[in-house]
Amino acid sequence: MPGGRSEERTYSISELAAEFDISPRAIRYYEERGLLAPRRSAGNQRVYTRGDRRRLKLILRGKRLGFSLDEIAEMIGMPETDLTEVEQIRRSLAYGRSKLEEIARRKKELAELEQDIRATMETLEQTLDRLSKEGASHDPR
Amino acid sequence: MPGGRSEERTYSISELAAEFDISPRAIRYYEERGLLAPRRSAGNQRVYTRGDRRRLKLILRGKRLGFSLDEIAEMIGMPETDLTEVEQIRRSLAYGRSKLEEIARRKKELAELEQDIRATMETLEQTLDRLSKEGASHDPR
DNA sequence: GTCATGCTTTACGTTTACGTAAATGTAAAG
DNA sequence: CTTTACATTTACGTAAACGTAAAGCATGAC
Repeated sequence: MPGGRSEERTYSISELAAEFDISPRAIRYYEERGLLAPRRSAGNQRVYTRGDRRRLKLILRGKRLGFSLDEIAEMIGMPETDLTEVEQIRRSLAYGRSKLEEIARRKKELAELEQDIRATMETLEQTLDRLSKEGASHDPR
Repeated sequence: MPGGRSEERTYSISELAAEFDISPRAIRYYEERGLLAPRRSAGNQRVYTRGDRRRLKLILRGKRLGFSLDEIAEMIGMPETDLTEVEQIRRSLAYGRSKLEEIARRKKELAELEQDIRATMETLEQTLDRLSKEGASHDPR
């Protein structure tokens, strides 16, 4: 009977900080930059919903992939952007397409980097073999 | 004619800067950080060999992938590391293996990000469809 | 010579992404 | 009520990766 919304699970700032192994300061900073917009409790404390948590996850993934916070902001959209406006949606779609292209580029670069590393490792192993044969004794492996 | 060596092609700092679309300052900075060690000309100007150019390429690729210069330094090795020392080689191999693992992780994250973006785009497209069909008269929500 | 380029070093400035300290507020526990 | 454990805002500090300005060589063109 009371007001009727399903009780969504929420999180405190330190909870999220601990879970993702970052500082509360970092989380506040993401809010300062417009990437998060948690609600507030009666005592003015930040209350994070599961949606906020998902956004944070996306932010951190973007960071690990080397995107700047500005880029991430564009990627996941500012929380206050009015999603009912058609032009906004078109813009977002265009942006999504360009991001997919960038992802394709990165995939390629990752593959190349992997090849470089493998090649380097191979010559290193050959050098190692040569050294151990030339040397006094023979090591295992 | 001073005989003998095959004339290797060399590059000036501004040549490389233009080719890779970075500033000469950035290239000097990489040298400052120990990532490059070009020879000098009679007039004290930096002379880059094809090998130096390859290193620079690796540095920039690492940057695009979000690695810090310190990480890149470890990945490609400082230019003065003595490559004939067996222990060094073992260490490098171990590092290479760990980097391959990290690359695998990144591949996975890229794939997840791609999925997220595709999913988001799909819902956006659906919203767009719905809006254009409904016109402006029906119940939003 | 001297002028314009292009290089050099030195050194301070700037942006990003937080860290950290200070002063204060609040919620639960004893 | 006091303590304890978090939370808040404000504000200055910092490391990384350069940008940028200043001042001085080197070299080929005129």
